[in-house]
Amino acid sequence: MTTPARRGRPRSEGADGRILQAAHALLTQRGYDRFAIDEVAARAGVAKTTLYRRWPTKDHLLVALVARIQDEVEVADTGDLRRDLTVYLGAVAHGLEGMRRVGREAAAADRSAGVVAELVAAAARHPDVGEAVRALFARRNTLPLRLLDHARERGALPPATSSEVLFDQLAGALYYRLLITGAPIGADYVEELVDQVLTQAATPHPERA
Amino acid sequence: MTTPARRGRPRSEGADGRILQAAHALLTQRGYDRFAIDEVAARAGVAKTTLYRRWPTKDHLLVALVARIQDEVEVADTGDLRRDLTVYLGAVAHGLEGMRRVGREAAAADRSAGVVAELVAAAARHPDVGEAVRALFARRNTLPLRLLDHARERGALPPATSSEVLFDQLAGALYYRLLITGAPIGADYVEELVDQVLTQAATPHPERA
DNA sequence: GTATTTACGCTACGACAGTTGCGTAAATAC
DNA sequence: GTATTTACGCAACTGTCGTAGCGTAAATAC
Repeated sequence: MTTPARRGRPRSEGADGRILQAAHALLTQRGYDRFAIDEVAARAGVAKTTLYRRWPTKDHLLVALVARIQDEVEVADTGDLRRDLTVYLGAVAHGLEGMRRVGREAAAADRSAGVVAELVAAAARHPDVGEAVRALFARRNTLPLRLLDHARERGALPPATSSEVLFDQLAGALYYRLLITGAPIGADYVEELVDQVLTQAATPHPERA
Repeated sequence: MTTPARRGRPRSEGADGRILQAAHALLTQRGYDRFAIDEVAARAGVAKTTLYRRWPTKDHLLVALVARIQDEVEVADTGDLRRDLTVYLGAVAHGLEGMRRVGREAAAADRSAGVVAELVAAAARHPDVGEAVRALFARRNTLPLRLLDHARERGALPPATSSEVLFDQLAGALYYRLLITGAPIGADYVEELVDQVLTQAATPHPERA
C-alpha cells in the first residue's frame, strides 16, 4: 500500500482528518443548516479552498461525515428469526433516533427526521452523492438480507418470499415513519412490526381463494 | 365565509395565486435548487418582500406548491383487497415517479428522489413545515387505512392485524425505495409487493410454534 | 542545479436566501 | 375630513455557498 510517488506537491498530511473532525463537531453541535464551511475550515486550520478541493460541496462533506459516524450494526443469525429481526431492527431504529437528535438541543425532541433527511436531500441533488449513499446502504444491508435468505431456506419463511421485498417492508416502515409521518420508532414499535409480519406469515385466513 | 372586514389595507388580490403559479412553473422547469425567489417574485410581478410576508422561507413555499400539485389518489373499496391495494399503491407509485422528474430533463432519468427529498428535508428543518407535511399525509392516508380496516372486518386480514403497521409496510417500501435505495417503483414492483404481503398473510408455514 | 507538476493560502467575487428600514397606498375608525 | 392600521414596493444589507485568479510551497523529472 505504498504510495506510487505522485508527481507534484503531496496533499497536506492529516488535513482530511482535521477537517472531518471539525465538521463533525460543528454538525453535532448545531445541525447541518447552521454550520458554515468557512468555520469548519478555520477550525481545521486550512483555507476554505483546500476544503473544497477535497469535497466539492457541503453535501459531499455530509456524506463523508455520515459514512464515518455510522457504526456497523451487528447482525446475529441464531436461527430464531423473530428474535434476530427484532434485535437487528431495534438497533437500526435506535441509530435512526440518534440521528434525529444530531445538532439539536435534547430538549427539542420534536419529530424531525434531522440529519437523515438532509442526507436524503443531498443524495437527490447530486448524482454522485446519491451513488455513494446507495452504496453505503447496499453494503449495510447485505447481512440482514442474508439473514432472510437463510430463514427462507430453512422453512421459516414461505419459499416464494423475496428477501428484498420483505426487507423493503421492514426497513421501509422505519424510514417511512422517520422521514414522513414523524411517528416514533421505539423498541415497542419494532416489536409490533416484526410480530405482525411474522404472525401474518404464519396465520392462515380466508381471502386469496 | 364573508371576510369580517379587517382593519388596514387588504392583501393584494390574487398575488398569492400569481406567486404560486410562477413558482410552480419555475419549479417544474428547473427543480428546487435552481430557481431563485427573486425570480419568482419578478415573474409574479410582486416585490420580494411581499412574497416573504406570505411564505417566510423557500421551504414553506415548497410545501404550499406540493400541497397544490398533489392530486387526490382515488381509493376504490370493491371488496377485492388485492386488487384495491394494487390499484391504490400503483397510483401512489406513479405519482412518486412523477415527482422524481420534476425539474429535470426527461433524459436524465437518474435514480434521484427529486422534489420529495427536498420536501422531507424542508419538513426536517422547520417544525411548522413538518407539521404541515404530516397533516398532508395524514389526510391523504385516511381512506387507504379505512380500506384495510374493512378488509380486516370481513376477514380478509387476520383479526390482530394493525392497519397502521400494515400501511407502514406497504407505503414504507415505496418511499424507502424512492428515497434511500433509488430502486424503481413501477407497476411490476407494486404487484410483487402486494402479492407478497397478501400471500404471506394466506400461507401457513412452520416457525412461530 | 532548473523545469514541471500539484497543492496550498489568500483575496475577491458572484449568486442567492432572508432581513431591515422607509416612504407610500389602501383600507377602517372616529 | 383626520388618525390609525396593515400591506405594498424599493433599496440596501448580511450570511453563506461556491468559484476564480494568483503567488507560493513542496514534491518529482532531468
